[in-house]
Formats: sequence, C-alpha cells, structure tokens
Amino acid sequence: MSFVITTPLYYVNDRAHLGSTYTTIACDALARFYRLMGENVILITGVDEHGQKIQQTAEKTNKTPQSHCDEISQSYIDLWKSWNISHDRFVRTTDQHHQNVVNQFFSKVQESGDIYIGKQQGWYCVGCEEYKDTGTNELLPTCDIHQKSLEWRDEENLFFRLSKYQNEIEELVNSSNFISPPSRKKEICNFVASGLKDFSISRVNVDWGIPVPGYEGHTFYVWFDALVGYLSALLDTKGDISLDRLIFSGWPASVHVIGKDILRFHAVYWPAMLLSAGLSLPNSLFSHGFLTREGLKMGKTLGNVLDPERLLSLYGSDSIRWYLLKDVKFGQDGDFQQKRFIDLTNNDLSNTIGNLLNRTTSMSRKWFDNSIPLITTPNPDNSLKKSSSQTIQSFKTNFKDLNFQGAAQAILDLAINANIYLNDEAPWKKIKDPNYTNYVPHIIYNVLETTRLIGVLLNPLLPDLSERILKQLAFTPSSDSWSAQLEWGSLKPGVSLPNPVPVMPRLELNEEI
RNA sequence: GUCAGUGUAGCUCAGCUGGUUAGAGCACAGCAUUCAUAACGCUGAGGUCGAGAGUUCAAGUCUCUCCACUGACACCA
Repeated sequence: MSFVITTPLYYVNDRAHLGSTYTTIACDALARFYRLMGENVILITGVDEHGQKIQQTAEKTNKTPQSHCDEISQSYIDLWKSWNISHDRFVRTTDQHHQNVVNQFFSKVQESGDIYIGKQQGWYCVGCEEYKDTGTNELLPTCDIHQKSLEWRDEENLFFRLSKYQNEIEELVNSSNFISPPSRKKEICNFVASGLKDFSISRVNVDWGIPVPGYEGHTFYVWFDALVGYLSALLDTKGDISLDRLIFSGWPASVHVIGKDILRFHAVYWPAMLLSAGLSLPNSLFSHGFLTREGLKMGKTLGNVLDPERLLSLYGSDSIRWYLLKDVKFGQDGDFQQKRFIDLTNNDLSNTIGNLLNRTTSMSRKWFDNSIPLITTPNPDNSLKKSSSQTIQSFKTNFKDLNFQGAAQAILDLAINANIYLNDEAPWKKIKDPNYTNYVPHIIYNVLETTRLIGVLLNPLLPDLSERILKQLAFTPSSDSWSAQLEWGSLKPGVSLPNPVPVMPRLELNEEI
C-alpha cells in the first residue's frame, strides 16, 4: 500500500511565492513523517501549465507559451531542490505523457455518458475573464470592478454532468474525514446543498491547452486538465497508458493538501470526475490558509512579496520551516512578521533546543572524558523518560492530524522539561560532591538521551537541524527503523562526543527582507 | 444582498455543555545563576473578554440589537 500525498500543481503564471513554498514544506514534512513511520510514501508535486492567463503572460514577454512554461517550471524544480523538498514525482501538464492520460480520462468520462455539447451563455467581462451573474434585467450591464459594459457571449462548450453526481458528492463532502478543517467543510457542504450545476470542460477561445479529441477547436478547461495531473504523476511513462493500472500505482491519494482557494475544485469537481471515470476517490483533503506579511496581503501592487529564494539564503530552511509549521496553525491564515520570526527562531531553536544540547554535551565532555557518560548501574527511571514517551505519543497523534503546530509544540515542551530537569538537578553542583559520583552520570545521560529524542523527532519538521543535533550526539540513525530510534536508551554510553558547536546560531533583526 | 464565521493582555491565540480572584506563548520588567549560544530557571506587571440591552442566584460563555473585520455565494487560478 502506498501513501500518496499531493501538493497542488502550481500555476506557472509566475514564479513561486511563499504561499506555494508553504504548502510544499507542509507536504514535505508530512511525507517525511510517514516515511519514517514505515509507509511507502509518494509525494507528488508539479505544475499546471495551461490556460489563457499563461498564454497572455507569454505574449507580454514575447515568448512562446512553451518556453515561458519551461522557464517557470524549471524555477519551481530549482526552488524545491534548494529547499530540499523530498518529492517523488514532479508533473508537468505540458508533458505528452500527461496529455495522453487526460485523453484517456476524457474517454472514460465520455463512455459514462457524462459529456454533452452545450451553450455557455451570459454576460462576460473581458477584464475579469469571467461570466457575470448580473441577476438584473438591465439591457447593458456593466462590470462593477472594471466599470465597463459586459459582452454577451454565446459559446459552444463541452459540459460535464456534475449534476448527476449530486447525491454521491453530497454524501462524500458530509462524510466525517473527507474535508478538513471543519470550517471549510461546512462551506463546501453548503455549496453542494444548494445544488450542483453542470460545468463546462472545454474552451473554444483558448489555444494554449490540451486539444479535446474529436472536437476541433476545443481545448480542455484547465481544471479538467490539471486535476488529472495527480493521476499522470502515478502512472509510469513506459508502455501503454492505462488508468486501470492506477490501483497498482498508489491511487487513490491519501491526502490532497491544497490552499483554500482551490478547495471547491478538489472537493466537488474532482470527485465527480473520478466517479465518472470509474476511479476511486481520494481519502481526504486538507485546505490550509493564506499567508500575509506584517498584516498585509502580499502582492505585486504593494511590492511586499516575500521571495522564498531570498528568505532561504538569508535564514536557512530550519528557521523558516519552524516558523511556518509551528507558528501558523495549519488550516488557518498566518502572518509573517519578521520580528516574531526572529524571536521564535531564537527562543525555540537556539535557546531552548540548541542551548540544551550545547550545555549538556559540554558538561558531558568536561566531566566524562569527552564522551557520553559510561553508565554502569541500571538507568534509574526518571521524569524525562516519562515525558519523552508522552511527547512521542503526542507528536505522532498531532502529525497524523496534520497539526504541525501541536507536533512542534510537543518537541519544544520536552526540551523545556529537560532544561527544567537540569536546573533542578544542578549537576554542576553535584559533580563537586562525592556523594553524587554515581548519580551525575545518570543526570547527564538522561538529558543527552532526551536531546537525542528531540533530534530524532525533529527529523520530519526540520531535517537539517535534526541531522546537526544527532551529529553532535555522535548518534547515527543508520538503518534502524524510526520506532527503534525512538526507544529510550539508544545512546551508547562511553561514545566520544565531538566538540560542541552551536547547531542553531541566534539570528539578528537587521536585514530588511 | 444572502449565508457562515470572527472580535479576550502590546502581538498570536486557548477558554467544552454559563459557576470561586479570566489563561498560555512571545514581547516587557525584576530576581537568581554559570554547565551553556548575554543562553536556562523563577517571579512579576499587563485585559470594564468589540458596544449596548436582556435572561439568570451567577455570563467571556445563552438571547436580541448595533459596530468592525473575514470567508463562501460555480467555471482567473
């Protein structure tokens, strides 16, 4: 059984922004978590490259749509590489392979009798590129946004019989674990309850798209094209393409992680399309929120967009991943505040976790021959061992709920407990008292071991920091399964420790980003 | 406009079916301390819980009105 996680296929109208980076980081963390839990994970990401907007953008910059797409798509590939994203597949919707899958998907839907030719009629605003529901009887309605009069359009389109699936979709969206978070689920339920209408799946005025077989001049509507990308990602490119092979390739997806803006397409259209094609439905959808910056919406007009590339080179991935996953509740909107970002990194990662490691390895080296204390007597049961196992429990539960915040907090709480334990036990005092000669090694070992568990748990959230912590502890995860690594007492007594180096230097608030 | 939601310390938020002096983290201040990355720990100051009215022995928690903000309301993604 595979565990398939998808990011959205990002629209390559422009380069990646922090929002897509955010989604991708979250999916990456999730994928790493499930891999460590022993699942056969397939993390899918990619790009959606068709549509009128892309065509226009390419024209503006005097490029062919294809070269525009090549360029932007490459920038996504490079970006994910620099962020060390652990995706297994990267789909491009301009790939011939994908186009073949779309064609086959379409013919399945056609066979189900769910495609018909209809007329798209209505008042259309060229500026908005959309039909307006004027709801009035005005002779010449105008667009509120553009203050221009609307055009009457009467266009021949292929339609998909969404309405036929009203009952199935209604049942699906109401089922308990399909849509998260609950507030979004409610929106979709209301939307579906108001009655589903058929939607058009082809365009006659958009050249930059996949041609609809048998309908000259029609290209597929981007959503009918892009969503199918999740399937093409799973089908290998060798031999004949067959949707029937999907069940052996990992379909259905375990979770589609998406932004709240595209929830409806995933919660309503996509399941209906899959039903029509006779394919199984994804297990769940998680719709996360948007990021603002210092309370303001990021956008070109304000000129306040955060460039993920620049952020990464300025601060490194650990602190940014921590900020995005720990400070923003997944599913809600988040705000990127630079001061808060610096504070959080310094407090949590440098002071609480990094310094815990630093102070403990220092003591261990100083008093125990540059090594982990050689414990001869049995390790007495202690509070840290207990809170560690609680932390591991809580961490896993939270992760399974995509509650990255809760998972991160669990780790942090453990580090705080370890710091308190050290202050309570004060080994730097006890080491001077001969009565404690046999006890101090246990104190140090307990904290070192707790720190190791923190390092191991940190792996899916902050893989880089995790590695640096474990290295300082001379612990090599080797081929041990994660659950073995999470066993108390895996740190080998007597092993020599490297010279302590801060694993997470404090950040200064100065650079303007 | 219709529907849904939010408004609690400077900031981000917890406060379940109403019940003693309203909580946490960060920021801020003080104390203590040196094993450590001017770190850790302890303590403290900070709120008429959006406004008003009502129900109740008792309301941040229920009802109504108002104010402010946000989201959904079908084919840009």
